[in-house]
Amino acid sequence: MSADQNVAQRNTKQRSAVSAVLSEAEGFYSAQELHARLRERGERVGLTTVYRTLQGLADAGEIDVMRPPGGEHLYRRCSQGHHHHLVCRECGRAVEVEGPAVESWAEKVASRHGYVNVSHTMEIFGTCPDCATNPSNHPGHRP
Amino acid sequence: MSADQNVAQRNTKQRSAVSAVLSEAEGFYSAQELHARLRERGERVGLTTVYRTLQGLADAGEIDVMRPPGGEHLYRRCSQGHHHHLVCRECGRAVEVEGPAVESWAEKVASRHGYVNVSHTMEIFGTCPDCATNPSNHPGHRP
DNA sequence: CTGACAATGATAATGATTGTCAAAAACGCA
DNA sequence: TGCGTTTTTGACAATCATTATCATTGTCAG
Ligand SMILES: [Zn+2]
Ligand SMILES: [Zn+2]
Ligand SMILES: [Zn+2]
Ligand SMILES: [Zn+2]
Repeated sequence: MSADQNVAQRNTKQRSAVSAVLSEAEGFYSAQELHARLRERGERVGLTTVYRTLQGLADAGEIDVMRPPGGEHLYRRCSQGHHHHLVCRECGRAVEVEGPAVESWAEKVASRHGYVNVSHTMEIFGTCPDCATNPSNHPGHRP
Repeated sequence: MSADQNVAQRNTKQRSAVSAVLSEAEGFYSAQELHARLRERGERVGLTTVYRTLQGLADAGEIDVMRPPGGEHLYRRCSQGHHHHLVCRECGRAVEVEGPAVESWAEKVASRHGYVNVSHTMEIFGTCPDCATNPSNHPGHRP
């Protein structure tokens, strides 16, 4: 039995602020972007705390983390359960997608080769309709 | 027309050495691991050059790059063409796999949401038969 | 053989993330 | 409401993979 329930979890305005700014975001954002957004809004939260809070939320499975090639980690509040993402590489807007066929395919491929304890990662990238229409003109989003 | 063919490409022993050590590897290895292996072998190649060569090979599509969570980039010589990997998270041994169903599924999902210029990433992780049998005892591989 | 220019590599710089630790904030309890 | 304990915060330093510098060396076409 894991002794996770008896450790105190305290409510702080910093954690609420990070959680709130995450809930409003429609796409994936980096710790630094979220920190900047908090400062603009007048919330006073240290960058270290932003990193810590995001890591905690990620460990708790409340947010998803993505590591785009050559960039910082990006975070987003998602629905629970296993899913993947269709992400706009211009503005970061993301759609959650499910693919039962993919899941079973991965399992089958792995077991065919004798691999056990299988997991997988999958992300789809593209240009969203908005960014395809008016390129590189999305305030508040990643250029 | 791309002006890539008129830039001189010179043959050096360093590049040959990196290319050779990559050809012998059965799994994914980091730049630092490859550099260490070269030194053991007596080849004198600077770490900077290892990085540069790997990047060049990756740009040329001759090797694949993988970015495991929280670790360094891993490189491996693979077959040409689009494929994915079934990787042992103990020893790094990798099997190339193809999944036409996955490819078409990704395309379909993306176009359904109006996304264009679509690409994707996918990796399957697991424990290979060898590592499942005798755990954490693979000389020459990642522990 | 030679000269122009690509390649090398020791070193410094970068930049995101994590570690540190004194000070501040929460909260159970009196 | 006040207190003491324990967690949390955050400015700052440390880490560490990767990249940029740039003087020196190696290639190779002519
Ligand atoms: Zn977009
Ligand atoms: Zn999946
Ligand atoms: Zn293995
Ligand atoms: Zn694919």
